[in-house]
Amino acid sequence: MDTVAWNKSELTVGELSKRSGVAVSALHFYERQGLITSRRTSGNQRRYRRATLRRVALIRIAQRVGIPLAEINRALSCLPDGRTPNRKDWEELSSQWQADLDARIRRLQQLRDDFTDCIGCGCLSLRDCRLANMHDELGELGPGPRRLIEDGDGGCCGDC
Amino acid sequence: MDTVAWNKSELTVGELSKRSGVAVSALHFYERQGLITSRRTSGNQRRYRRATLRRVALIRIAQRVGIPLAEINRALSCLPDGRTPNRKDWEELSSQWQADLDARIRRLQQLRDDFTDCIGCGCLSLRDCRLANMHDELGELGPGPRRLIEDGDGGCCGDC
DNA sequence: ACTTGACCTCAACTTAGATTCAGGTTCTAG
DNA sequence: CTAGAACCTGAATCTAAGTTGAGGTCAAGT
Repeated sequence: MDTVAWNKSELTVGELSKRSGVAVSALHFYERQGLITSRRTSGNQRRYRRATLRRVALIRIAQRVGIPLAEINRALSCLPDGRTPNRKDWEELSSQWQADLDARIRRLQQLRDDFTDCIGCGCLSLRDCRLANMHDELGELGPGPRRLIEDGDGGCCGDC
Repeated sequence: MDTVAWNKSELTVGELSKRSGVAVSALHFYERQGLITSRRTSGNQRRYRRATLRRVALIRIAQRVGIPLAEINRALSCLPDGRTPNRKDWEELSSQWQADLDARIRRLQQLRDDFTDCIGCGCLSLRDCRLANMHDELGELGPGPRRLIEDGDGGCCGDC
Protein backbone atom coordinates (compact mmCIF):
# COMPACT_ATOMS: atom_id res chain seq x y z
CA MET A 1 0.00 0.00 0.00
CA ASP A 2 3.05 2.17 -0.17
CA THR A 3 6.27 2.32 -2.11
CA VAL A 4 7.92 0.41 0.66
CA ALA A 5 5.79 -1.66 2.98
CA TRP A 6 4.26 0.44 5.75
CA ASN A 7 5.69 -1.78 8.35
CA LYS A 8 4.34 -0.10 11.45
CA SER A 9 7.82 0.81 12.50
CA GLU A 10 7.67 4.18 10.85
CA LEU A 11 6.03 7.32 12.12
CA THR A 12 4.15 10.02 10.29
CA VAL A 13 5.05 13.57 11.14
CA GLY A 14 1.88 13.90 13.16
CA GLU A 15 2.70 10.83 15.20
CA LEU A 16 6.22 11.99 15.78
CA SER A 17 4.84 15.33 16.83
CA LYS A 18 2.40 13.85 19.30
CA ARG A 19 4.91 11.48 20.78
CA SER A 20 7.71 13.97 21.08
CA GLY A 21 5.59 16.90 22.08
CA VAL A 22 7.23 18.94 19.34
CA ALA A 23 5.05 20.83 16.87
CA VAL A 24 4.86 19.57 13.32
CA SER A 25 6.16 22.90 12.10
CA ALA A 26 9.16 22.51 14.37
CA LEU A 27 9.83 19.03 13.03
CA HIS A 28 9.73 20.39 9.49
CA PHE A 29 12.10 23.04 10.64
CA TYR A 30 14.48 20.55 12.20
CA GLU A 31 14.46 18.62 9.00
CA ARG A 32 15.30 21.70 6.97
CA GLN A 33 18.17 22.27 9.35
CA GLY A 34 19.36 18.74 8.85
CA LEU A 35 18.78 17.69 12.43
CA ILE A 36 16.51 14.85 11.41
CA THR A 37 15.77 13.11 8.15
CA SER A 38 12.84 11.28 6.69
CA ARG A 39 11.90 8.90 3.97
CA ARG A 40 9.16 10.02 1.62
CA THR A 41 6.23 7.86 0.64
CA SER A 42 5.04 7.66 -2.94
CA GLY A 43 2.67 10.47 -2.04
CA ASN A 44 5.55 12.64 -0.82
CA GLN A 45 4.70 12.32 2.83
CA ARG A 46 7.35 12.01 5.48
CA ARG A 47 8.00 8.78 7.27
CA TYR A 48 10.33 8.76 10.21
CA ARG A 49 12.24 5.85 11.65
CA ARG A 50 11.46 5.15 15.26
CA ALA A 51 15.01 6.14 16.09
CA THR A 52 14.05 9.65 15.13
CA LEU A 53 11.93 9.82 18.24
CA ARG A 54 15.10 9.38 20.26
CA ARG A 55 16.92 11.86 18.12
CA VAL A 56 14.25 14.43 18.76
CA ALA A 57 14.48 13.62 22.45
CA LEU A 58 18.19 14.31 22.31
CA ILE A 59 17.60 17.57 20.53
CA ARG A 60 15.14 18.76 23.16
CA ILE A 61 17.40 17.72 25.97
CA ALA A 62 20.26 19.67 24.48
CA GLN A 63 18.00 22.66 24.02
CA ARG A 64 16.99 22.54 27.63
CA VAL A 65 20.65 22.55 28.53
CA GLY A 66 20.86 25.73 26.52
CA ILE A 67 22.73 24.53 23.48
CA PRO A 68 21.82 26.22 20.20
CA LEU A 69 20.54 24.06 17.37
CA ALA A 70 23.60 24.68 15.24
CA GLU A 71 25.80 23.11 17.88
CA ILE A 72 23.37 20.31 18.51
CA ASN A 73 23.60 19.62 14.83
CA ARG A 74 27.36 19.36 15.01
CA ALA A 75 27.15 17.08 17.99
CA LEU A 76 24.53 14.83 16.47
CA SER A 77 26.24 14.67 13.12
CA CYS A 78 28.72 12.19 14.52
CA LEU A 79 25.85 9.78 14.98
CA PRO A 80 25.38 8.83 11.35
CA ASP A 81 21.68 9.33 11.71
CA GLY A 82 20.68 5.85 10.75
CA ARG A 83 22.04 4.54 13.99
CA THR A 84 20.25 4.39 17.25
CA PRO A 85 22.64 6.01 19.67
CA ASN A 86 24.38 3.36 21.70
CA ARG A 87 25.81 3.66 25.16
CA LYS A 88 29.08 5.08 23.96
CA ASP A 89 27.43 7.70 21.78
CA TRP A 90 25.23 8.74 24.61
CA GLU A 91 28.08 8.93 27.05
CA GLU A 92 30.02 11.14 24.70
CA LEU A 93 27.15 13.44 23.96
CA SER A 94 25.98 13.67 27.49
CA SER A 95 29.38 14.34 28.94
CA GLN A 96 29.87 17.12 26.45
CA TRP A 97 26.50 18.60 27.22
CA GLN A 98 27.00 18.15 30.89
CA ALA A 99 30.20 20.13 30.73
CA ASP A 100 28.27 22.88 29.02
CA LEU A 101 25.62 22.72 31.66
CA ASP A 102 28.18 22.83 34.43
CA ALA A 103 29.78 25.88 32.93
CA ARG A 104 26.42 27.57 32.71
CA ILE A 105 25.64 26.72 36.32
CA ARG A 106 29.00 27.98 37.52
CA ARG A 107 28.50 31.23 35.70
CA LEU A 108 25.14 31.77 37.33
CA GLN A 109 26.48 30.80 40.73
CA GLN A 110 29.28 33.30 40.39
CA LEU A 111 26.69 35.87 39.57
CA ARG A 112 24.69 34.90 42.62
CA ASP A 113 27.72 35.15 44.85
CA ASP A 114 28.47 38.57 43.50
CA PHE A 115 24.92 39.51 44.25
CA THR A 116 25.23 38.31 47.80
CA ASP A 117 28.41 40.32 48.24
CA CYS A 118 26.88 43.32 46.71
CA ILE A 119 23.63 43.41 48.61
CA GLY A 120 25.63 44.03 51.75
CA CYS A 121 27.11 47.04 50.12
CA GLY A 122 23.71 48.29 49.11
CA CYS A 123 24.90 51.27 47.22
CA LEU A 124 25.80 49.65 43.96
CA SER A 125 29.03 51.55 43.92
CA LEU A 126 30.46 51.23 40.50
CA ARG A 127 33.90 51.73 41.89
CA ASP A 128 34.24 48.31 43.37
CA CYS A 129 31.10 46.30 42.85
CA ARG A 130 31.94 43.16 40.95
CA LEU A 131 28.47 42.94 39.57
CA ALA A 132 28.64 46.37 38.08
CA ASN A 133 32.01 45.82 36.52
CA MET A 134 30.51 45.10 33.22
CA HIS A 135 33.57 44.97 31.05
CA ASP A 136 34.59 41.89 32.95
CA GLU A 137 32.38 39.95 30.65
CA LEU A 138 35.38 40.11 28.38
CA GLY A 139 38.00 38.87 30.81
CA GLU A 140 35.92 35.84 31.68
CA LEU A 141 38.62 33.75 33.30
CA GLY A 142 40.00 34.48 36.73
CA PRO A 143 39.19 37.53 38.76
CA GLY A 144 42.43 39.51 38.88
CA PRO A 145 42.29 43.22 39.47
CA ARG A 146 38.94 44.62 38.50
CA ARG A 147 38.64 47.28 35.91
CA LEU A 148 37.00 50.43 37.11
CA ILE A 149 34.39 52.18 35.09
CA GLU A 150 33.71 55.12 37.30
CA ASP A 151 36.60 57.36 38.00
CA GLY A 152 35.44 60.05 40.32
CA ASP A 153 31.81 60.50 40.90
CA GLY A 154 32.46 62.18 44.18
CA GLY A 155 30.41 60.01 46.51
CA CYS A 156 29.30 56.44 46.42
CA CYS A 157 25.62 56.95 45.82
CA GLY A 158 22.70 59.05 46.78
CA ASP A 159 22.45 57.38 50.14
CA CYS A 160 25.99 56.80 51.21
CA MET B 1 27.62 77.25 25.40
CA ASP B 2 24.56 75.14 25.70
CA THR B 3 20.88 75.56 26.50
CA VAL B 4 21.63 74.56 30.04
CA ALA B 5 25.15 74.93 31.33
CA TRP B 6 27.29 71.92 30.39
CA ASN B 7 28.19 71.34 33.93
CA LYS B 8 30.48 68.37 33.55
CA SER B 9 28.03 66.17 35.36
CA GLU B 10 26.38 65.04 32.18
CA LEU B 11 27.55 62.44 29.73
CA THR B 12 27.32 62.32 25.96
CA VAL B 13 26.13 59.10 24.45
CA GLY B 14 29.67 58.28 23.42
CA GLU B 15 30.95 58.75 26.94
CA LEU B 16 28.17 56.68 28.39
CA SER B 17 28.96 54.04 25.84
CA LYS B 18 32.63 53.96 26.68
CA ARG B 19 32.07 53.91 30.39
CA SER B 20 29.37 51.33 30.38
CA GLY B 21 30.82 49.14 27.68
CA VAL B 22 27.48 49.24 25.90
CA ALA B 23 27.38 50.21 22.23
CA VAL B 24 25.91 53.56 21.29
CA SER B 25 23.35 51.81 19.15
CA ALA B 26 22.30 49.76 22.14
CA LEU B 27 21.94 52.88 24.27
CA HIS B 28 19.74 54.41 21.60
CA PHE B 29 17.79 51.21 21.64
CA TYR B 30 17.41 51.25 25.42
CA GLU B 31 16.19 54.77 25.19
CA ARG B 32 13.60 53.87 22.59
CA GLN B 33 12.46 51.12 24.93
CA GLY B 34 12.17 53.59 27.75
CA LEU B 35 14.86 51.99 29.87
CA ILE B 36 16.86 55.17 30.05
CA THR B 37 16.10 58.80 29.28
CA SER B 38 18.12 61.79 28.21
CA ARG B 39 17.99 65.51 28.03
CA ARG B 40 18.59 67.06 24.61
CA THR B 41 20.97 69.92 23.97
CA SER B 42 20.00 72.83 21.75
CA GLY B 43 21.63 70.87 18.95
CA ASN B 44 19.46 67.83 19.65
CA GLN B 45 22.21 65.75 21.14
CA ARG B 46 21.63 63.47 24.09
CA ARG B 47 22.95 64.29 27.52
CA TYR B 48 22.70 61.70 30.24
CA ARG B 49 22.73 62.21 33.95
CA ARG B 50 25.51 60.40 35.72
CA ALA B 51 22.90 58.28 37.43
CA THR B 52 22.20 56.80 34.03
CA LEU B 53 25.53 55.04 34.23
CA ARG B 54 24.23 53.17 37.24
CA ARG B 55 20.97 52.51 35.53
CA VAL B 56 22.77 50.98 32.59
CA ALA B 57 24.81 48.95 35.04
CA LEU B 58 21.60 47.64 36.56
CA ILE B 59 20.26 46.79 33.14
CA ARG B 60 23.33 44.79 32.21
CA ILE B 61 23.34 42.98 35.52
CA ALA B 62 19.75 41.97 35.06
CA GLN B 63 20.48 40.82 31.55
CA ARG B 64 23.31 38.66 32.79
CA VAL B 65 20.89 37.14 35.24
CA GLY B 66 18.75 36.30 32.23
CA ILE B 67 15.93 38.75 32.67
CA PRO B 68 14.40 40.09 29.46
CA LEU B 69 14.44 43.83 28.88
CA ALA B 70 10.69 44.14 29.17
CA GLU B 71 10.82 42.83 32.70
CA ILE B 72 13.84 44.90 33.54
CA ASN B 73 11.83 47.84 32.41
CA ARG B 74 9.01 46.99 34.76
CA ALA B 75 11.42 46.50 37.62
CA LEU B 76 13.26 49.75 36.96
CA SER B 77 10.14 51.76 36.46
CA CYS B 78 9.62 51.85 40.21
CA LEU B 79 12.77 53.89 40.48
CA PRO B 80 11.41 57.16 39.15
CA ASP B 81 14.41 57.49 36.90
CA GLY B 82 15.61 60.76 38.29
CA ARG B 83 16.61 59.09 41.48
CA THR B 84 19.85 57.36 42.18
CA PRO B 85 18.77 54.01 43.53
CA ASN B 86 19.17 53.96 47.26
CA ARG B 87 19.81 51.01 49.49
CA LYS B 88 16.19 50.08 49.75
CA ASP B 89 15.65 50.23 46.00
CA TRP B 90 18.68 48.10 45.43
CA GLU B 91 17.66 45.57 48.01
CA GLU B 92 14.26 45.21 46.44
CA LEU B 93 15.56 44.89 42.93
CA SER B 94 18.35 42.58 43.81
CA SER B 95 16.26 40.27 45.93
CA GLN B 96 13.80 39.98 43.09
CA TRP B 97 16.52 39.26 40.58
CA GLN B 98 18.24 36.90 42.91
CA ALA B 99 15.10 34.86 43.23
CA ASP B 100 15.00 34.67 39.46
CA LEU B 101 18.60 33.65 39.39
CA ASP B 102 18.07 31.00 42.03
CA ALA B 103 15.18 29.54 40.10
CA ARG B 104 17.30 29.39 36.99
CA ILE B 105 20.11 27.70 38.84
CA ARG B 106 17.79 25.17 40.39
CA ARG B 107 16.36 24.34 37.01
CA LEU B 108 19.77 23.70 35.58
CA GLN B 109 20.83 21.67 38.58
CA GLN B 110 17.78 19.49 38.25
CA LEU B 111 18.71 18.96 34.66
CA ARG B 112 22.24 18.04 35.67
CA ASP B 113 20.99 15.55 38.21
CA ASP B 114 18.77 13.98 35.63
CA PHE B 115 21.78 13.74 33.40
CA THR B 116 23.76 12.01 36.08
CA ASP B 117 20.95 9.54 36.64
CA CYS B 118 20.56 8.94 33.00
CA ILE B 119 24.15 8.41 32.03
CA GLY B 120 24.17 5.30 34.17
CA CYS B 121 21.35 3.95 32.11
CA GLY B 122 23.17 4.72 28.91
CA CYS B 123 20.41 3.70 26.62
CA LEU B 124 18.32 6.83 26.72
CA SER B 125 15.26 4.74 27.18
CA LEU B 126 12.33 6.93 26.58
CA ARG B 127 10.22 4.79 28.82
CA ASP B 128 11.65 5.99 32.05
CA CYS B 129 14.36 8.51 31.44
CA ARG B 130 13.44 11.75 33.15
CA LEU B 131 15.53 13.72 30.74
CA ALA B 132 13.72 12.36 27.77
CA ASN B 133 10.32 12.95 29.24
CA MET B 134 9.84 16.06 27.31
CA HIS B 135 6.26 16.86 28.06
CA ASP B 136 7.25 17.40 31.63
CA GLU B 137 8.24 20.87 30.69
CA LEU B 138 4.57 21.59 31.17
CA GLY B 139 4.22 20.17 34.64
CA GLU B 140 7.04 22.35 35.92
CA LEU B 141 6.34 22.11 39.59
CA GLY B 142 6.97 18.97 41.57
CA PRO B 143 7.90 15.66 40.05
CA GLY B 144 4.85 13.47 40.54
CA PRO B 145 4.33 10.51 38.26
CA ARG B 146 6.10 10.98 34.98
CA ARG B 147 4.25 10.87 31.74
CA LEU B 148 5.46 8.30 29.26
CA ILE B 149 5.88 9.10 25.66
CA GLU B 150 6.85 5.75 24.31
CA ASP B 151 4.33 3.04 24.76
CA GLY B 152 5.74 -0.13 23.31
CA ASP B 153 8.88 0.06 21.32
CA GLY B 154 9.70 -3.52 22.15
CA GLY B 155 13.21 -3.13 23.47
CA CYS B 156 15.02 -0.37 25.20
CA CYS B 157 17.43 0.63 22.49
CA GLY B 158 19.63 -0.72 19.79
CA ASP B 159 22.20 -1.83 22.30
CA CYS B 160 20.22 -3.09 25.21
C1' DA C 1 -17.59 8.91 -4.50
C1' DC C 2 -17.05 12.12 -1.15
C1' DT C 3 -15.78 14.34 2.86
C1' DT C 4 -12.58 15.25 6.32
C1' DG C 5 -8.39 15.42 8.41
C1' DA C 6 -3.59 15.01 7.80
C1' DC C 7 -0.15 16.25 4.90
C1' DC C 8 2.72 19.08 1.36
C1' DT C 9 5.55 23.56 -0.05
C1' DC C 10 6.90 28.15 0.06
C1' DA C 11 6.84 32.60 1.74
C1' DA C 12 6.03 35.77 5.15
C1' DC C 13 5.76 36.93 9.84
C1' DT C 14 7.17 36.81 14.98
C1' DT C 15 10.13 38.19 19.22
C1' DA C 16 14.30 39.90 21.41
C1' DG C 17 17.98 42.50 21.21
C1' DA C 18 20.34 44.65 18.88
C1' DT C 19 23.60 46.32 14.55
C1' DT C 20 24.31 48.57 10.14
C1' DC C 21 23.52 51.88 6.78
C1' DA C 22 22.23 56.12 4.43
C1' DG C 23 21.88 60.71 4.55
C1' DG C 24 22.14 64.72 7.21
C1' DT C 25 23.65 67.88 11.46
C1' DT C 26 26.62 69.47 15.19
C1' DC C 27 30.73 70.06 17.74
C1' DT C 28 35.57 70.71 18.47
C1' DA C 29 40.44 71.49 17.24
C1' DG C 30 43.65 73.62 14.53
C1' DC D 1 36.94 78.64 8.79
C1' DT D 2 37.18 74.20 7.80
C1' DA D 3 38.13 69.18 8.50
C1' DG D 4 36.88 65.45 10.81
C1' DA D 5 34.86 63.27 14.77
C1' DA D 6 30.78 62.60 16.98
C1' DC D 7 26.10 62.94 16.77
C1' DC D 8 21.12 62.59 14.79
C1' DT D 9 16.99 59.81 12.59
C1' DG D 10 14.74 56.14 10.36
C1' DA D 11 14.73 52.09 7.91
C1' DA D 12 16.66 47.86 6.95
C1' DT D 13 19.07 43.88 8.34
C1' DC D 14 20.50 40.10 11.47
C1' DT D 15 20.15 35.61 14.41
C1' DA D 16 17.48 32.00 16.60
C1' DA D 17 13.92 29.16 16.63
C1' DG D 18 10.28 28.69 15.14
C1' DT D 19 4.82 29.85 13.74
C1' DT D 20 1.26 31.15 10.47
C1' DG D 21 -1.04 31.25 6.25
C1' DA D 22 -2.22 30.36 1.49
C1' DG D 23 -3.03 27.21 -1.81
C1' DG D 24 -2.89 22.53 -3.04
C1' DT D 25 -2.51 17.13 -2.42
C1' DC D 26 -3.15 12.67 -0.01
C1' DA D 27 -5.39 9.16 2.66
C1' DA D 28 -9.07 6.99 5.36
C1' DG D 29 -13.72 6.13 6.60
C1' DT D 30 -18.52 5.87 5.18
